[in-house]
Amino acid sequence: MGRSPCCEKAHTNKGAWTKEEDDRLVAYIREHGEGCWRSLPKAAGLLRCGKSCRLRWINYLRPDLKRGNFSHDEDELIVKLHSLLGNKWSVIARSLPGRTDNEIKNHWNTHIRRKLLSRGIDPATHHPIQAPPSDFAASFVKEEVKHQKEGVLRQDEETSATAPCEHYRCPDLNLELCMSPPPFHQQLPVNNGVLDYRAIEMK
DNA sequence: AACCCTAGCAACCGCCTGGGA
DNA sequence: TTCCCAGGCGGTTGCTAGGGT
Repeated sequence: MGRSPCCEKAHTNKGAWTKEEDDRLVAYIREHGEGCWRSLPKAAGLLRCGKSCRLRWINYLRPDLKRGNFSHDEDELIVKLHSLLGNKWSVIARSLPGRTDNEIKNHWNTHIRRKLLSRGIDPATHHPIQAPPSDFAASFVKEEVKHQKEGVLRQDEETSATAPCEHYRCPDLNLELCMSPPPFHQQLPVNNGVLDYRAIEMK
């Protein structure tokens, strides 16, 4: 027997919120404040799960939210904090006023993660990728070809595209399997075996 | 013009944690 | 000490818009 659901699912709406639902939720919270999410839907006349209300408010309706693109500084800060904290999105979000954990998580997964991969950095460990599996290598090459097609390679990437990171070597495990380092787009600044993000330009 | 693919984002799900009884 | 409940969190899914073929 599993955990009982947080609310009576049979009588709750799911999916995208309507304007009317948003208005109801905002009006209720303005009048009564946040808290007691479980009882809020009923009190506000919403056919929604309390969790759903909380999420909608926190991620979308809160008046102090900063919508729009992430700035260069925000990107940098996210990468730095992620290297220290890992996937602690809520903790990272506290350092970015107006941004939510969900927003940061999405931004990481769709933008930053890919950006790091294209630079030959493992987004999970923040270390240079030493021996990418073949499928990764294939996707990397694909990405590279795409960039070249689009002609979007930045000058700094172009000038350093062929320069591998000299601080890292393939582990001495099996020469048969050992692959050459990935074609880093830029010289990776490393300090005590950890990437120095202050020296990496995020765009 | 129609179809397919991909990226981006909102929302959901299930687990974890802390506090109160 | 144990159990229950509500809130919080991270991972994942599903929808939609836009671009490419």
